[in-house]
Amino acid sequence: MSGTSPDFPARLRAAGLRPTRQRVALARLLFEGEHRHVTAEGLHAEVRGTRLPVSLATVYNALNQFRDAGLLREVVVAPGRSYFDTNTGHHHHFYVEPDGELHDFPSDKVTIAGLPTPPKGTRLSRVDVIVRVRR
Amino acid sequence: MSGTSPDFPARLRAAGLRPTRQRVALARLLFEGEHRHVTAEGLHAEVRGTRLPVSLATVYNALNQFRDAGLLREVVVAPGRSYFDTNTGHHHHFYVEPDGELHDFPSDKVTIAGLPTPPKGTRLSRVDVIVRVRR
DNA sequence: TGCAGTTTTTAGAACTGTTCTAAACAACTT
DNA sequence: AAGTTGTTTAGAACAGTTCTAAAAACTGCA
Repeated sequence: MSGTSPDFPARLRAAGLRPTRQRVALARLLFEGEHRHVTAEGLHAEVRGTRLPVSLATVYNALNQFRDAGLLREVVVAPGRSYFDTNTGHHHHFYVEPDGELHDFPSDKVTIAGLPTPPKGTRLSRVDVIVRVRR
Repeated sequence: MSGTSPDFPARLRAAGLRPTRQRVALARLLFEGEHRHVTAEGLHAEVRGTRLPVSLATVYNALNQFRDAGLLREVVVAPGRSYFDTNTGHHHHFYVEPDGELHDFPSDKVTIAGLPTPPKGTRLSRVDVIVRVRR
């Protein structure tokens, strides 16, 4: 029911990426269950629990490639911390300020009206809404 | 017409900060003219054009203190880059993606409807809207 | 299957942006 | 002016990310 086939090698190939052991292992962690928000460090720590060792550099490479391929979306919420979101559909974020937790919320019900037109010579790429909350 | 008196020592004192030479020099650069978006590096480069030398550490300290005192607002648009905005009123941002330019736009006309309620045990702190555009 | 050609992985160095440290210095108080 | 406290400074330290060059692994083709 999670929407896409679990054939990770095929999905990677479809995205133009060679299905290497490391990339498949990371894809499995990222895309097998529910949507997730991960940092490079976090994902690296997680993949350590796997038989296959994956270096931190490879985690960074894979996250950037997955993002470029449209498999992930990068969310910048705080200086010096990049989150990668497995949910690439239209949605926005709650950010819980002290501890850095990030939660999705669907953009279905949210409407933003009255946005001015982009500056001359530019076209819209994306609108990010981050709702910051405190405990 | 810029809204506030140019007596920077007094403004700093009012914010609970000692009006040191360095802080006054930085405040002058930040608050004397139009609203601005600066990075620490950028402001440091700028203050070098002044008689008074100010170290990079002091620029960082001052920006953080000004932010904590409510004189500046920090805007996170891209990983590894913090902008400080002299406009602390309600407004949102255009971010021009390739080159990192940041522009304000007023929130007067913008309405965001249908935001879900914050997660249990949290209360709203701020809503950031970043409109990303490309050339 | 084996081989060649290309891409990927890796450990570690390098780099960027930011914060820390401890000593010198400047601002306020009296 | 002396004392107290807060601030500045250069440089080291740190965190997160990217780079480098060599080893390993994927792919296509014989």
